[in-house]
Amino acid sequence: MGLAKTEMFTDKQNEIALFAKVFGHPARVSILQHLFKIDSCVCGDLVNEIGLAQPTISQHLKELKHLGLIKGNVEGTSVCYCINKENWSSMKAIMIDFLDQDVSNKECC
Amino acid sequence: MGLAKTEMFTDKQNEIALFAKVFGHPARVSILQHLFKIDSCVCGDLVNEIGLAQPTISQHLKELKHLGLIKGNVEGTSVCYCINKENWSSMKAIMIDFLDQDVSNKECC
DNA sequence: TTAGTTCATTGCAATATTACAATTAATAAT
DNA sequence: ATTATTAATTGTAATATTGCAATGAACTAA
Repeated sequence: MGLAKTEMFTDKQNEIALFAKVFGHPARVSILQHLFKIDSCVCGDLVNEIGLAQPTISQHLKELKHLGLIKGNVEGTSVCYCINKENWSSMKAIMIDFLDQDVSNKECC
Repeated sequence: MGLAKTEMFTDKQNEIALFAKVFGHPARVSILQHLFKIDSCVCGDLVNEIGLAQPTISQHLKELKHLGLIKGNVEGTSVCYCINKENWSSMKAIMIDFLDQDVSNKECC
């Protein structure tokens, strides 16, 4: 089917899955790391930086933007991308809350 | 193509993406949360708990096990699942390292 | 042995994702 | 106006993912 049955899960579970899914491709991981690394914004050199074709990068950027993790502003002919820090922080809180569950219980197996 | 070009990314980037991908489905998020919630191990009641068909749950468990995040031991006719705490901790460190990047730089847009 | 229980595997259909060539849209430079 | 530059969009092919019915494998109980 290829279609996740989201209606049987909580909003929180679906939200975690949505964030995780966007990190589930190394190109998007790489894009985000690059946006964090550079001090200023990146203006379209992500294509050279990463090595995928321009439409492919554009598509990945679109997904990141759709989830609110990055912003993109037109700057002449190029577009300036950067991390949306506010949204990144709230995403981080949600993901860390999920990852940081108590591991102190006994293992059974 | 549906095939990620992993060879152009670092091992770390691919590793982050692999972990993230497994969290990219609410059923797997739900399974993991359930395994954390109960004190003892779960012995196969995940199908009732979650509401997907048995083969579907089995498939999700297989993916979690393949990545090393859970263990599954046969116990008579049933199978006992629990979090692999050692692996969970190292995965957590990798993911938090990715999520916790410095957000103090100026936004550009 | 036979029947029941539990879970993995197989096979398949439906949908999603990834990648890119070709094109378009928008602006900038001459 | 024409040309160049940059990035989004469209269309398409290849592969991946999700879900489940049917089946199989392994153990238990009678």
